[in-house]
Amino acid sequence: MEPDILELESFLPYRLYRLADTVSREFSKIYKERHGLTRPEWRTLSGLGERGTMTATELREQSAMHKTKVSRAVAELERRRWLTRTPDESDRRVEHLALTKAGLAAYREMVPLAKAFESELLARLSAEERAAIVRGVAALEEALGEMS
Amino acid sequence: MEPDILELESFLPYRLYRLADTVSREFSKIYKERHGLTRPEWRTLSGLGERGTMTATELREQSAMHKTKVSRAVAELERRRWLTRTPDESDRRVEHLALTKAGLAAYREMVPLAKAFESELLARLSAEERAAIVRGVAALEEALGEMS
DNA sequence: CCAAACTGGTTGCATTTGTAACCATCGAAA
DNA sequence: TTTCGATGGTTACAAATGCAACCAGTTTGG
Repeated sequence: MEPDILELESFLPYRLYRLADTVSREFSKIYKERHGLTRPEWRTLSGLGERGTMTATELREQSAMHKTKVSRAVAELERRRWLTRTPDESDRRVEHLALTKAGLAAYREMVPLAKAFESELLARLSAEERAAIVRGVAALEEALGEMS
Repeated sequence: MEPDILELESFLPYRLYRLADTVSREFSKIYKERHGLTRPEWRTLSGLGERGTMTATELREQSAMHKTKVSRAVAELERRRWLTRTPDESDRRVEHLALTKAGLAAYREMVPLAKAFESELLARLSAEERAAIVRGVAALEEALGEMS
């Protein structure tokens, strides 16, 4: 355990990123092949699919994506006619986003695939391991919230 | 728990990526501000710093980075004169990479900062939570290895 | 009422990334 | 040997991303 060496294999930011990137990349094949969506587009679709209607700012906060990613994802989904914008009554800077029939259909088609992917992954873990990852992730998220 | 809705807040690929991205982005400020390194460059630096000498393929396997990322990171570190390439004796396609004095100095300077960052984060977790995240990540990595 | 500071969202431009095609070398099989 | 498929690594080009500057609308304080 030399003090001036960093053991990458036990360095959490490294392990965490490599894992998340691999998982996300694997999962992205599903929506990429299926509909040619990028990750920001998929996130926007699934955010709206779940919550019904959101503003771009809400999407950004929920997903931790940069505002330009959201802006571009929304623009692309709109171009496909998968979502519509409705101006807010009281604040004309704000737009309420919602999926169209077509967007909702795409979302509904993706949901079972997403669930199946997660299930397949989690099926390889023991109940304790599943509990561990969930707990660990939640704890780290909270820790990050406290930082800075 | 509607069957045709995906709850993003409990969807592991989503949670995991958001977390890892936030952590990584926070940590990247350190090497970006300090030396203007990109993530692939930092990973290459720290891989070589830890192991002494590696080939591009070994770097790629260890970090799960795309080979072009490795190639470009190596080229940039070479341009800075932070690493040198030595052709393999028996296979002339292969190059053994190693840090120069200057590269090693930069690495040594970064190590304590990396450790401090991780410590600060982990300090906000309980011992059980720390154990949980480590165990969960390891289990998922293994599960991924089995998949596909 | 007005200016200044702020917020929601978009855009231009530079950097980073992914993909595929590529070059050189190697190993195996004919 | 010669040939052909794999492998280590690079590069050209396209797509995705980040940053900063921006526009429009809103709030706040004087």
